[in-house]
Amino acid sequence: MVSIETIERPTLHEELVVRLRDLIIEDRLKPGEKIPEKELCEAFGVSRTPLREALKVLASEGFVTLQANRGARVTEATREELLDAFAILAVLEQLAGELACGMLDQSDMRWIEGRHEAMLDAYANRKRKRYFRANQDIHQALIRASGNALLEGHHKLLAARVQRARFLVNMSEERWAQAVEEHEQMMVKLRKGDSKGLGRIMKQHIVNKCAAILAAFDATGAEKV
Amino acid sequence: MVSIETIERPTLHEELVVRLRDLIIEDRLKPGEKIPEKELCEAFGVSRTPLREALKVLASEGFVTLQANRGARVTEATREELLDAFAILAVLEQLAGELACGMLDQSDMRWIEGRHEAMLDAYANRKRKRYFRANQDIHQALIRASGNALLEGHHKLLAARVQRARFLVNMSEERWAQAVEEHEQMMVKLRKGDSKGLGRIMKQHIVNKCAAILAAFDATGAEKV
DNA sequence: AAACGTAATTATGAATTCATAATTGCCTCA
DNA sequence: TGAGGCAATTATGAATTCATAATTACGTTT
Repeated sequence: MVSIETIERPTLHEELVVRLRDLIIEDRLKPGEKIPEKELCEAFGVSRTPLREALKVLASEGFVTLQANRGARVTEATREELLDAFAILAVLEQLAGELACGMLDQSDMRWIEGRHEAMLDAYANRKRKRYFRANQDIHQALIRASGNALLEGHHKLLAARVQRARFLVNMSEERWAQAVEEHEQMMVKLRKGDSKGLGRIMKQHIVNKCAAILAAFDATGAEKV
Repeated sequence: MVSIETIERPTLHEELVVRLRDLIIEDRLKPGEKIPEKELCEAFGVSRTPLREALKVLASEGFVTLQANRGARVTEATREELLDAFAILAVLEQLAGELACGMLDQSDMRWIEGRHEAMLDAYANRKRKRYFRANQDIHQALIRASGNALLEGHHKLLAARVQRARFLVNMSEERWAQAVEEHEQMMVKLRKGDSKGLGRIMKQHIVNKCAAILAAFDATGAEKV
């Protein structure tokens, strides 16, 4: 018997969950903004039932906030919550790094090296978008390589919550250089198979990223994110 | 203006989420078991709409698994997933320990000391239930004291997922003694304000707990949890 | 008798309807 | 003129209905 993956047939509410989540992450639905069921139903061309199911899920994920009889709003992330999320992300990435180190085969390593090269190239040519994409690929690959599906899930949720903030601020030149250097260090540890070392750097990488983002926000003086 | 907490008026679906989750955690709904909407609706005396909303939320939390047009089943936790959950819990508790250490005031400390005493007393008198309760109080207090609401949320979810397994196996005499000793160590670090030390022990505490539970399961030879 | 195909039944996804809480707007009265 | 209260409107929570996918039961055929 060959191994076959189950046939995927997303239901409306599943589709709506990802569509709405993306709208929030991409900041097209703003924090604090009311989410009018009626309008969204018309926009998506669905009835209220699947939309409401999706909102319940998003609420449990923390992206929207429900008030009984008063509808849903996009959750307003405070500076505090952003900090909290990063603190957790730091230890999750550390754990992922430690676990991933031993799990990568040659082909995985080649792929990551390739993405790392692409990242360096994007940095050299000041291609922020391409840099961002390659960067994300690498982190995602390492998280996945941990072999811990729950870790992947929780990381994904938290990463999505801080994603909006990262959208809103542009990396400073200094931070960009620092981030690239950290990635170089990661590759060194990865090649050596130094799991603890990789974990340490990945954690520090997140801590620094957090600091950079918060500094950028402090510069704007905004309380909400 | 006095600080007032918002008026809580849980909706049906919220109530159903906790009720159903409890049924699963307490192993009254068995892993793999079909969840017939109709029956549950009658049992709870509600219509299908709020029940289905609750199922969507539970699915996003991982407690049930949905298949389009084929309904919901209680998620079957594999040994693998249990291990994964514990790995994450370990680093979350470590983080919580590190953060909590500096956050506790005298009144908090007195309360924890009290619960610790109660735990020791329950141990001395072989009162498993009371021991379990006091134990849980302490961990919960430390998690909450971390001041990281997201950490509390993610921890709660993961803890709930392994709770069922902990229900099913009884601590061995050796493990019980070891756990008590670990808690003593925790208190020592806590009193000293040694945040790193507390984190280390809390992490190890979870790692050991995981090992004990897995050993117990291996003894039964069960693959599913 | 077993396997396949088809009809009947059941259960689920989604739309619609209904009841009620919340909000808005208007009116009264100080 | 403004504050308070009441009615009208709107929006939401929940029940019901409808359409269809999945399952079951049965009959046919080899």
